[in-house]
Amino acid sequence: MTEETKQDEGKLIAERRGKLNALRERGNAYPNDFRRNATADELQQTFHEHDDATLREEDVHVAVVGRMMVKRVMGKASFIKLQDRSGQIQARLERDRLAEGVYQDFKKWDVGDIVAAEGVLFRTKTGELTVLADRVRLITKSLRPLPEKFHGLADQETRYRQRYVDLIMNADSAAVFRTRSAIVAYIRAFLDAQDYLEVETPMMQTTPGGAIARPFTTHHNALDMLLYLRIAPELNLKRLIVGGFERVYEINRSFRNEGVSTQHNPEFTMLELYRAYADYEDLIDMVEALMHGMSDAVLGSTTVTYQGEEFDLGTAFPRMTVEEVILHFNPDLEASKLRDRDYLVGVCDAHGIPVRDNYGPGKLQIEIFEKTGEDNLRKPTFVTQYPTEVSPLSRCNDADPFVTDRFEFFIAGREIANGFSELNDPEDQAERFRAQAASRDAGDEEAMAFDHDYIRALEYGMPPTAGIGIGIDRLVMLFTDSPSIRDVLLFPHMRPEVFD
RNA sequence: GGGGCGUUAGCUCAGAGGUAGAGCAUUCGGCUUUUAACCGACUGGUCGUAGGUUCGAUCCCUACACGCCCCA
Repeated sequence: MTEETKQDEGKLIAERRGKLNALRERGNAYPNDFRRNATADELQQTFHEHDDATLREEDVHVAVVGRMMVKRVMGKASFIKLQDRSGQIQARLERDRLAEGVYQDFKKWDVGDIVAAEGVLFRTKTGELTVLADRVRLITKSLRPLPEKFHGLADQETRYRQRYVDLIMNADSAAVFRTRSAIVAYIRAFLDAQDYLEVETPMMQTTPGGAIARPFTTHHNALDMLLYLRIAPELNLKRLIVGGFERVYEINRSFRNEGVSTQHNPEFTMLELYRAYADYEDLIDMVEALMHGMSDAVLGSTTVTYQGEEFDLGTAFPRMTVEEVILHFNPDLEASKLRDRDYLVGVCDAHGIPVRDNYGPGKLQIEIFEKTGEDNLRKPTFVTQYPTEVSPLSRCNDADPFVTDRFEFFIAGREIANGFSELNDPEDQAERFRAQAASRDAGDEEAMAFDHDYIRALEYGMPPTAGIGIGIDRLVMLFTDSPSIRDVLLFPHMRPEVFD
């Protein structure tokens, strides 16, 4: 650190740096030899029923450590609160119980420092479990002051950019990420119990596929080649179905080079799973079971409240086809003309939806569905029978090849999952890829590229399979009542901060 | 990409065309059961950046940066 930046440093940091320098002169300022014998919450749980007399009788010696979040000095005695991963525990420091000079040192310590305390448990006259310390040590000096204790850290930008401060100050925020972890753990247990194999497939690909989206590109220096960050793991996972694993899943990041919003982050987490000898209705059943079990396990209830709306995840969810949704929210439309391109173009014009020449009736249906239906699908709903035109990897419906055996799952107007019976006819798949390539040539940057190896894999024979992708971030938003995807990402994408 | 709102002390926030305030934190003093501890004293700011208007701008105008929300 240069003299200049030292001078530029705020007074508060400079004061603490002075204290750190004094510590350095007295020995190792960053020790790593303290070991606790309990966390705050373990103590709160274990001694929940003990009154002060019982605690003193049992003479419970404890060693705790954590960030000092509260410091109340009252002359020759003080109370502090130490925060660890489990919660907080109070300690009482008395000058005359501590070794000579320690209490004077302690008075120089700051809120935010990492502090260790050893002593016996008692309960204060207001009933708070407290460590009466006979030893106390400064474990790590904090050079930067924490936000104000009462209001905490409120500034959105700082909460996202300096998530570590947010996690220190806002228990609610930390709880969101514990819930996130619980959700992912529940999914793994749920799938492992059904003999699914968890796998990892490449994030850097030479041909991006498996979804309709624009990819990020990168460059491999040694091989001097263009690579894409995957937009979905789908095609690789289905290669593994060809390989015989029969039940596979991956929970990991995909990347889409699109806008950033409360619903979209450039990198996001999906569960994708594939199951041989199953169809999309088996997956609909699985989603119901998963949502039911997950809400029970994570929330302890089958009702979830999201942004003031209450949803019951304990029952079977209604199913509607895409065309039924369109007619439901546009009752003036004529059901018999829903596949008539000219008619649909007129509907799009009426809603201000831009139409391109290469849009067929299926694409037009989806545009109308997204514009008029999606937001209104509040209660958990399965929407089925997506047009073949917009479902290049899905198996056509046997009775009505205009649509596929596909569904999406909506809650609160948001797509949570997308699943279908997989297209395993290599010749049909090649034809669909050619159609995608054509619209790509026509200027649609989101259209899929022709993946020759994927066709080759299908030519070896992929068993009839159903697959699904579930957006983990959106699921976590739902279960934690978070309005923005940034609230459920530890480090959401931000424009770079300017350091001057 | 378009629109709206925001950016003031470490944090949470007031404020007004005449060079800036509170609470908490910091610093100093007091206090051996506190709970946003309390009591007393003090300290702390190129008011996001750059231009413009004005006798004078942190306030009005313009552009830019960053953030939040809505729309595409």
